[in-house]
Amino acid sequence: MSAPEVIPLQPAFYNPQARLCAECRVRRFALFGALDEAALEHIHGQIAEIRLAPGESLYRMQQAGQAAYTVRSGVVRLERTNERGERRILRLAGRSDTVGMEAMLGQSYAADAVACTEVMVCRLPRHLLDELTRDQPALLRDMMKRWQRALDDADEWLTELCTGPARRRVLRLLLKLSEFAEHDEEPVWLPARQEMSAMLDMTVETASRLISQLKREGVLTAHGQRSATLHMDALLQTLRDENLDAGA
Amino acid sequence: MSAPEVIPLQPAFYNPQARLCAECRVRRFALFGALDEAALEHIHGQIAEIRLAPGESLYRMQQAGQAAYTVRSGVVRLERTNERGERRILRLAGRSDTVGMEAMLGQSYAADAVACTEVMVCRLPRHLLDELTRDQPALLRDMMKRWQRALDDADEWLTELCTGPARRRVLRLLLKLSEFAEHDEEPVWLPARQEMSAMLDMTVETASRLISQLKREGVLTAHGQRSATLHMDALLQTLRDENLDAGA
DNA sequence: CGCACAGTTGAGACTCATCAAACCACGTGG
DNA sequence: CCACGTGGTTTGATGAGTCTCAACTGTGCG
Repeated sequence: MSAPEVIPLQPAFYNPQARLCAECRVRRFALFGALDEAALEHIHGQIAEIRLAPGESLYRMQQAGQAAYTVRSGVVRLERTNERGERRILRLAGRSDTVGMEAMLGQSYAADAVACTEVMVCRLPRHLLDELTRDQPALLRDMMKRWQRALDDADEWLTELCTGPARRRVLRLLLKLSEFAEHDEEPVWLPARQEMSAMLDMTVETASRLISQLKREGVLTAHGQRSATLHMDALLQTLRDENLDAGA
Repeated sequence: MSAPEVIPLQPAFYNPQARLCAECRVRRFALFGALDEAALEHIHGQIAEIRLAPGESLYRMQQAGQAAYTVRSGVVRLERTNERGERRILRLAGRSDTVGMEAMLGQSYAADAVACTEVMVCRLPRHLLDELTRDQPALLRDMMKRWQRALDDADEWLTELCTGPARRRVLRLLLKLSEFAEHDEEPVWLPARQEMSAMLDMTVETASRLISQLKREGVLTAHGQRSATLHMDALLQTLRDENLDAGA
């Protein structure tokens, strides 16, 4: 539950980090795609890699943010606690998503960021943006694309997971979870029922009932508590049926 | 319902436009806050002011966008139509909000933008961003702040209007509508029941019932079909009661 | 005046929340 | 190793909230 805002960088990491940044570029993970070798050399020293266990928080709402974070692996949830103490999960961030960009603008964080699974992130310090503004204006376009991506994700979250009956919302959540799988046909992270309820605005009981029902229907198979295999053909077919039902 | 993507600028508007941009700056409407007089002179010629009647659309989803738009007055809704033909309103934009920024990045629009009331917008052409990148990198920070604002709005919309029972969602919508009023204590724009249902994910009947009920309770008074006076003290008190009920 | 369409209201069906109890997974200590 | 406690999950019974279908009313416009 600690917030490792500043992590002492192991000397041994300096070299691997340069390699990681280069890999990011190769894989079009985007932010530094336009950087040349020299600029990359200059920047990679400022970027730290951080590991979080499930439940650990990356930052908290209203903290004066010092960095944004790009997710390298795992799933991070962005959530808010309203005046009545209820949590609401705003959206999830997976590999190559960036969270906490508001820190780059000198603003405090707009939500809590908490690891759902084991997570690796790269820390992008606030002053990086200032340097980029000065030296590499072209990079700012990549930054802006990240903001736009976050906005697209938010809009999609709202239209997919905040609309329609509970069963359809659960099905769409499963579909979204499949996007976070490392490889196709691999087990996906299965959120706790309480997390589901905070994502889909329903009670834990309803989430539990629907997941159990979908297990019986053969849409998913659980392996342990926090992992499941999705049977994508069944899932997609069920989702289609669901959409037709309401249309008829 | 037309999309006035390119509007022939009346010669008589060139001078007033310069004045308008200057006013924007004075009122901290932000985007060009950092511009000096000369840069302002250079830019204002590229900015056109557009007027829309209620129901007219500013742009449509998937169009190859050529411009972003800053709302000068009135209310614009961002909405999507899903695969089943149902509309979902993502959020509202009012004075000083900017919509369609994805066009600045060469992307197509991510949603439809439709005027809810009579609307005045300023058109910011796509090439403006390129010029700013080249000549005034400091301005890009203002652009990024606009993206962040849109993201904050999206997050707030989700937590306020997509959570809890129907009555609370309607109350919070009324509260949000009060933010779009030109002056305090002025009549606000009252959405059609169908618009409310698309904003709050409920049926028109439920929206109608709740609005009628709130009229009887003295929370609002309608003037004609599309306008109402909100009695803020009653509204805020009702909202407080609502929050306590569920907590007890 | 009368048509078309938005808004309102009612009755019944269905979904989902609430409350309660049982079940299960996991870690702790005997 | 098992007993046990804790907290998450599942399931059931019941009621509140919301949707559906339908009728009626109000508003604006030709």
